[in-house]
Order: sequence, then C-alpha cells, then structure tokens
Amino acid sequence: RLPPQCKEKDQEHVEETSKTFDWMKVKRNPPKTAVLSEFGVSGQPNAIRTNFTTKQLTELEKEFHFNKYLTRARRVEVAASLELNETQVKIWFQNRRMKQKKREKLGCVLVSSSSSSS
Amino acid sequence: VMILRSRFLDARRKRRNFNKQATEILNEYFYSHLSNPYPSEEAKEELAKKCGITVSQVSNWFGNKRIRYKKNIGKFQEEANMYAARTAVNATSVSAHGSQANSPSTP
DNA sequence: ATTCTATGATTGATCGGCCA
DNA sequence: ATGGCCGATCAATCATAGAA
Repeated sequence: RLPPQCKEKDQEHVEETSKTFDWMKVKRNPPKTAVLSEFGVSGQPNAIRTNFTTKQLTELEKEFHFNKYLTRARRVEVAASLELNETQVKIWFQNRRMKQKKREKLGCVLVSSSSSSS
Repeated sequence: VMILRSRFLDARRKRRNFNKQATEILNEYFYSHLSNPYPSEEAKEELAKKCGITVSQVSNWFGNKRIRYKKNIGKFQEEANMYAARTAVNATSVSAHGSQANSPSTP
C-alpha cells in the first residue's frame, strides 16, 4: 500500500481550497410570501424581501409589548389592519422573539472581575 | 423615499473592524474547515474568547464569510491557499514525524 | 476631498427538527 | 398529517471604515 499521507498532506489541503463543497451550493427558495396580487403574469412571483413601513413596524412593536405570542385570532386582526399576510406577521413575531432573547443574553454578561488593562 | 429614514433608527450600526489577530483566528478556522465552516456553539464561544468579541459577532462573521466566499470563490482563492497551506503544515507535524521540510517564513 | 471596495450588523424569510 | 415555534442560516441591504 502507499504511505498514509505524510508530506503530501499540505498539498491535499491546498487542493481542497479549489473544491466546491455542498455548503457552497446551497440555494434558498425565493420567498413565496408577500401579496401576490399585483403583477399579473410577469412570471416569477415577488421573490423579494418585503420592506415594512415604519407604521407597520411601530404597530407590530406595540403589539409585541402587549403579547410576546399571538393567538390565531389576534394574528388575523393585526395582519388585516397592517395589510400584511398572516405569515408575515407570524414570522415577524418569531424573529422578534429571537431578537429579544439575544438582547437579554447580552445584557447580563457584565459581571465577573474587572481585570482592567490588558 | 421618506421611509428611508426608517433606517435612521439604525444608528447603532456604528461598527468597528476587528483586530488583525482576531480576523486571523477567524480565517484560520474558516479555511481549516472549508469543507464545513459551521462552528458549533462551543466552538463559537471559544473563538469569541480568543478573538475578544461576542458569540454573535462570531456568528455574523461566519455568516458573512460563507455568503461572500461562495458568491465569488475566485476572489478568495489567494487567501484560501495561504491559510490552507498554513494549517497543512500544522497537520503534518502531528501526523508525520520526520518529514517537515517546510517553513514558509518566521526565522 | 471623492470614489470605490471591504466588512460588520440588521432583518424578512427559509430550512430542518421538535412537539402538541 | 398539520401548524407553530425554535435555532441556525441565508441573502440582500445598510452604513461605515479603509483603500485608491
């Protein structure tokens, strides 16, 4: 048999840099959400990121402070009043909760010693 | 057009680039795991500590790095070979024992 | 000083896994 | 089988730091 890689190791690694691994091929399906009722048959539906207006974000934020979680009924109301899909409202709350959690974690790690300097 | 001011609330985006050493550590990890550059939570914490940044920042860095790398692999080829060669030397020193006829620099 | 590029952060939306 | 949530990630964009 042949030597189990020794000095050729580095060669292999360098070659790897030109490989195309699976993660590089990952492609996300375009967003199917959004109000698909504007462009008739231009082909692909609005495969774009929705831009929420300041008004919508303000209302969503207000609702979030009232309830971290929405009930189906409430979701319908909010979606209708803001002219958004139920899905968009649902996703917004999900992302908002994650954001909240991330903030909480950060605002709690300022203890320990105070070994100033460096 | 006026809605553009909505980003006005993002004044918190006052970023500052990381140290050269931090970037060095992050790139080292990225290219030595190019086949799967997805550090575990534990690995992120370790990297965060070594780089002097937060875990979120490590996540952001890898997220941006992955996307930008695959967006234009060619642009990073040079950088990739550099780090790959570097880690390769490190690997051979533990795998092999007497065939280390290499030392790019560092007198 | 101005233009272009590199890069950290933000965020609407997707993916896979889990649970009721 | 169905739908919501979580955690991680994607992908496009924003705004600034730095190079030209």
